[in-house]
Amino acid sequence: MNVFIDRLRMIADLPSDIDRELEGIVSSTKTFAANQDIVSHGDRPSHVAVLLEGWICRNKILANGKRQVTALHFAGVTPDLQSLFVPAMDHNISTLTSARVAYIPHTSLRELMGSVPELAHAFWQETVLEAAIAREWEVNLGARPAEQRIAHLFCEIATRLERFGWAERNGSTVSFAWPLTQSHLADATGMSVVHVNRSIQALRGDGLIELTREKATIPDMDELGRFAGFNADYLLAERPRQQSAEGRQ
Amino acid sequence: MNVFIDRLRMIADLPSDIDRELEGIVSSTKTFAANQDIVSHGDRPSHVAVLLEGWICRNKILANGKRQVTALHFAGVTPDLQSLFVPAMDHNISTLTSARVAYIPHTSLRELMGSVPELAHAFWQETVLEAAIAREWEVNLGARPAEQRIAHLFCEIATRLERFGWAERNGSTVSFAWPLTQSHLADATGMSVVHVNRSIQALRGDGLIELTREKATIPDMDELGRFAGFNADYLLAERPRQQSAEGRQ
DNA sequence: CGTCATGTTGAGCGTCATCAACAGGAGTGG
DNA sequence: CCACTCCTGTTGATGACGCTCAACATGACG
Repeated sequence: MNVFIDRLRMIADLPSDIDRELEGIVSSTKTFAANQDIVSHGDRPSHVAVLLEGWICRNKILANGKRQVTALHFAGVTPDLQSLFVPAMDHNISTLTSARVAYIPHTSLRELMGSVPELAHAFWQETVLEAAIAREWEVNLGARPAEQRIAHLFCEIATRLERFGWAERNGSTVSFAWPLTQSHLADATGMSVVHVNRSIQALRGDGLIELTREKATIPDMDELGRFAGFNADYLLAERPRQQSAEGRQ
Repeated sequence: MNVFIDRLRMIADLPSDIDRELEGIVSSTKTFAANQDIVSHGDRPSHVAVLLEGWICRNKILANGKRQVTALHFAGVTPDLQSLFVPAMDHNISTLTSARVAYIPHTSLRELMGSVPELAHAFWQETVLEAAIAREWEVNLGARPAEQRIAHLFCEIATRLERFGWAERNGSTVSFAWPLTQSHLADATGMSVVHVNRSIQALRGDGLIELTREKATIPDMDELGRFAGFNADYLLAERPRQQSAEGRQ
């Protein structure tokens, strides 16, 4: 559960005994293979899932067979937290890699949030951040041409991974484990697999990214960011806030 | 302020004296013309804006001059509520029509939320709903062809307006005031103005929508919904929750 | 009456989707 | 160990969807 708690602590100040409380209310743990649904459209979860390990995505599937990935998530998130408020899921949450998930009963979590307002606060802020990322994805999908769209996604992933120590940096070079297929990328960027393939080759040709089946390298983050029109502003909420006097009390 | 408070009450149960409390902490009111920024990218608001009247949008502007609208909002919302957590705005909030806005100091609102947890809860849920809408917009932008994209947007707007009594319904016909230009639609759907124009003409030709400069009519919501692949699931959070025994206590 | 914003139409072209085929690696079972 | 299949990546050919540029129509407004 450490990934989870550490992540919450990056967002808000939590009382020191919250660790034990949270670990105490975990009811079970489950392992998933890649490309499986953790929660499906229409489900009415009675527990909140906590992602302990792996990459997952939110996605919707259309009548025409197309699948749109609307968000990527890494270890530490509670992807179906909204089920606390909205009984039925309006989208699928699926694994991209194999993944490990812990479950917390709604009742226990509600109770804990009631007695620890900072916890509710942290979750709310988490929701705010995710909304900000979704907005940027809208921009990506609606306003950027193919190559920049993919480049932008790489910038976002690299930045988010690095923030949690899951990417290696050497100067302006960043590299990280890469578990996604081009088909995943196609679903996330609203492009066809073929076009994703050609766009990646173009980016490779320009020396902007290096990509193998298991590793991604961005030789120069600044250059890729410039090309993609990447501005990390929208990820700022993920940084530990500088606490203003007003904000603290 | 009634639109605002009524809207919050649709989302969560609030104590009866909250009306006076909220009205008491409004510090000022301002009127905007159409197509002006209420808050701009980079701003650090000290007040939360409450939209009392008019249509507004969230949007980002890219280096290539393109503008992507990422959300539409109607009267009753607090569009820059996130400034409570994230000091700097990561996008613009702009009027689409003329609009009237009230301002509440961050300090007062924080204080009130501290003493009335239901209020914080309502705002959090509002954030959850907005995130759900953003996801559906991602799907729209990434996975639907032009005509269905526009049709879907009309379905969403009609549904949201009707929920607050701002649309007229006769059987399966819905109509409502229409203040947007085709250029606004282009920014919201990621299409060129010309293509928006032609798509609308196609929808008109199929009898799916009727559109004049000031009024929109959907002759048959079900038919348009079927054409667009519209499923109102994702707007469910906006409905008054049915309170489960568990949820209440 | 001129100006401006908005809507409309035509022509040409580019981006990207679709369809199809094939190559390589990983895993499976005989 | 080899044959087989499946998944992923790659490439080519073709055409559709949607963009750009340009011109013009219309109504609102001063």
